[in-house]
Amino acid sequence: MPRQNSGTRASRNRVSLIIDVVLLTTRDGALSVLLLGPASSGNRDRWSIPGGGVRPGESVEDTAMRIAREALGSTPSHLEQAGALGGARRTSAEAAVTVVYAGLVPVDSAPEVGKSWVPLPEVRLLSARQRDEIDRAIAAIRARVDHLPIAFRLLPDVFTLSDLQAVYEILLGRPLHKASFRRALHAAAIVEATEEWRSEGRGRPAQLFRFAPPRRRRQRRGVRFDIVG
Amino acid sequence: MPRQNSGTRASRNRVSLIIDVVLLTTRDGALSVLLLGPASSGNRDRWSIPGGGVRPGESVEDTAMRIAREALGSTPSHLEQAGALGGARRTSAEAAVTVVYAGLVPVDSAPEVGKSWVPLPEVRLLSARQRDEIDRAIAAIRARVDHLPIAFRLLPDVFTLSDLQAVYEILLGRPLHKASFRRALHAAAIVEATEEWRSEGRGRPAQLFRFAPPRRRRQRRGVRFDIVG
DNA sequence: TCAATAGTGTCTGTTAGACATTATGGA
DNA sequence: TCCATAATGTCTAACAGACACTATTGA
Repeated sequence: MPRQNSGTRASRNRVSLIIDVVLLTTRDGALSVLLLGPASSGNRDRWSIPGGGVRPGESVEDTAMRIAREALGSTPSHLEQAGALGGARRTSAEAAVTVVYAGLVPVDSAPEVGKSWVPLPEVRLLSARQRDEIDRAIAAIRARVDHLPIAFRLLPDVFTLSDLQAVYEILLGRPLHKASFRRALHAAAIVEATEEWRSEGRGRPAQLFRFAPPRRRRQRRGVRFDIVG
Repeated sequence: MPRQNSGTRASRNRVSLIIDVVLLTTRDGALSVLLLGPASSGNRDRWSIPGGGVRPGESVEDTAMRIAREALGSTPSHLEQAGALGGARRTSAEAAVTVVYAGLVPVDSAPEVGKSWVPLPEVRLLSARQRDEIDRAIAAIRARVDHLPIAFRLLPDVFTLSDLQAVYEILLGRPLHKASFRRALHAAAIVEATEEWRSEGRGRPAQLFRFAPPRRRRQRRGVRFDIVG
């Protein structure tokens, strides 16, 4: 793909590139990020987002998947690219670019030693760059909640409708109306009931459901003018 | 940002990076892409997407904006990142990564010599990689139609409501109902009428409107379950 | 006068949100 | 028995889509 449009070969061909993977799960009613402790990462004393370089013969996608698996000890239930950050603002002659991926993991996964699920409010302790990466990852995930079975990737195989609604509320960042939520679910026919019920704490037991790939996608109606400015 | 998590420094630090900018406009009822002719690009004999490398001290965003301006001779009305492509699938020891940006330009802009607005159906003539980049750019734009004033960036300062509807129809890829469209526009209060009218061809003259930043963002209603599977 | 386009009013079916009510278990 | 949660039915307001109609120009 030889291109000579602008910049010299020297100025464009060699940059440092890191792939960072923001792994997310839901814990205690909030999104949490998997961070590596000072021992696991090569970092001096801070917790950091799992990341690394592209190995020879590896695509960017491959790299992200490898990093996710190394950090989790298992395969994430969802992985997608969230964008590229940076370039050289500093005086260095070499650009530093990070490609950010967002990954999802079902709730029950316990973190290994030297790793920890950190609730979102606490990420204020991270560097501005790391917070930018997390923001990008969450924005990428939220942008797809309507069209991909994102919420189901954060739940075990069977779940209650209240569980599902809680995940949607976390992802959308706003409360949902219970009756409306269930009606829309029923209309879309994307879950199927099992014969099992689960009793947790006080109230009436909840029926367990399973994700069922939809028969036909509903024709999208209307136009939304949520224009921000 | 020293990280040593995985991969050797040699394998991760040096890759070739190109920033490609997919510039889009609406022409004849379809999206068109700005391509550089063989003379403008360093390419042998094919038309290509404007692109280049990051210069020292430049951020990725800066680079994209510079490339867009060089290709257009003016500033695009909108520019956003669409994602990173590639990595090394080939046997080469060095990864080749392209960061794709999507840019928008109002309709009236005429292309300079050696450049040309190519309607989307004709991009089949391009390489698979280039088509991937264009697909990514369009997907990024379409994903934001509801929330950013994307359509207005493809129109001049004043426009008729039929013009606006045509742009939305191109961006959404489906016909819209005229009365519904106008009702929704009125409810969202994102356009303001001018005192001017424009007569084109046969029918009744159309009133001209101007984009008016919305007072308050409407609370988004409901949940959509457009889940694909 | 006709054809073509702009703009509006009304009706209807769908849906989101509010509210209320029943169901069913644990404390 | 009381309380908490699940699940469901009903009402209403908002809204999308269909249709019809008026308005206004050029051919």
